[in-house]
Amino acid sequence: MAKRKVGNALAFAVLGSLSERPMHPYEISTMLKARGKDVSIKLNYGSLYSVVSALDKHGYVEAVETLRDGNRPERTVYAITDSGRAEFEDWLTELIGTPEKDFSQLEAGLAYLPAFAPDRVVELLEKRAKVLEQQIAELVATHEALQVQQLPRLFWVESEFRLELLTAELKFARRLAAEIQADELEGTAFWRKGFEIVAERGINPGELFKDPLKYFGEEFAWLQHVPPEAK
Amino acid sequence: MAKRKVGNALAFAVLGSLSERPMHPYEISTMLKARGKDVSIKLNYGSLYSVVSALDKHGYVEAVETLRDGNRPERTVYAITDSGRAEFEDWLTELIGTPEKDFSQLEAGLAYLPAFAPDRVVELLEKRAKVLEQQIAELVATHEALQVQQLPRLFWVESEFRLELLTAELKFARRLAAEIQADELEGTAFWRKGFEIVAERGINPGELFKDPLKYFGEEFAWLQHVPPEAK
DNA sequence: AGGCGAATACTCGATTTCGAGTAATCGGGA
DNA sequence: TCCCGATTACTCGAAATCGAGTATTCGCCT
Repeated sequence: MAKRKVGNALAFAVLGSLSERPMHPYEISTMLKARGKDVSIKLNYGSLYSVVSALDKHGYVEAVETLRDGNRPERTVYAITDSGRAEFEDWLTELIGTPEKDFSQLEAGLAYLPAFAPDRVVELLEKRAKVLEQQIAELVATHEALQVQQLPRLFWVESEFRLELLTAELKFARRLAAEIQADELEGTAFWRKGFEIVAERGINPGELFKDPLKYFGEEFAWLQHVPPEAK
Repeated sequence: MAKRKVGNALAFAVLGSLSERPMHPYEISTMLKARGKDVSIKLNYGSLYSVVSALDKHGYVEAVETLRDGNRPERTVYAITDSGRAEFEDWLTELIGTPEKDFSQLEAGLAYLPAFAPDRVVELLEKRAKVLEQQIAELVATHEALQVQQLPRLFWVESEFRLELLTAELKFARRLAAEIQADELEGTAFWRKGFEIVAERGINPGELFKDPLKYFGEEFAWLQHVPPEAK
């Protein structure tokens, strides 16, 4: 997949908006907000204008007129070109048909879980779970309101997907917290012990790994087999 | 939550690595790769060096020595400072305890689903599902290999989380494809009809919304109630 | 009538991000 | 031994990103 000339997701939304009808950038931003697309695609004024001019430079859109109302700033209206339409279709094909790795904040945090004591982690996970629960409730309420308004689900599938992700995250946070608390997550006993030793002896956590036998004894035999580059 | 001075997730990983022991940037990058953390946190050389120097500028890390081996480039070894340790803990607390919205590629694509004909979307979703299935199988295999190596699950929870997300995405893609195919997703009948009309009459899709009654008749009464700013 | 907060429409430049490029050394095979 | 590809370690400048700031006008309330 050759890299896109203009890669920002907002550029995709701009092409999508302009494929309906010509608009000026600010109008695009209002429409995205009115339709709630700004929840799915990060909208930022700075990026919006630079992205539009990048699309212009590459011939995906073109300025069709510049209006002036009294002393107000000019509004430059852009229209999508044929090559812009092609780019949009290619991009949408890719977005739907080809999974691309997204980096999530939680994943980054989980990668350093052992840096905190188990009980601290359990607390934090439970806090997260509570907030998630609330966010999920709000999303569900929004969906019900849309149902009442008779707007067909087709127009908010992206929000249903968000809901699935949030639900999966909640389930994971809950399960992980429970497993740590019950010492069911393999390695937790060792983790707990390590933090106790550090607290008792007042040593630096790094010390533990320099002479594991001394601190942990034979109980955690697997430590010997762990390749040195894996923590 | 006041904005972080250095916000890149890679900076978080740098602080996490240096809280184990002093290292030079390239060594950090190798360790992150060896431990597979680069799958959870995007690693890029350009960013690595600029992020380290930003951390240095703000006093979170400091250069402790500069080694030179023959003619090879200098290696500047950095150590974490007390304020860096505090920043790392605060950051980890936030990453685990507070859900932050991540933007996913698929969500952006779903927001423009009606731009393609229903059958095209079903095809793409099924293609995605196949790729996802494969990725999931690979992840599961990796986890089994880690089990065999006796590395406790504690050290790869982030990968288990990834697996949950991928699984949720697969389930969603499959269900959505099925619902569209069976006309169970509300709005699909209208969507299908719209694409047929466009194909038959050779008109621009935007036309449909200018005079819906003319094209769709009374069958899709809800169209009248939809606020004009919502597509 | 006129005051003021919200909405309109965009600009600007300081950071950040990126990844290809460079240049040296190591190590294993012919 | 000497060649070559992999590894080590980092640099550089172009491009993207951001969000606070500006200036005007609308419209509602008193």
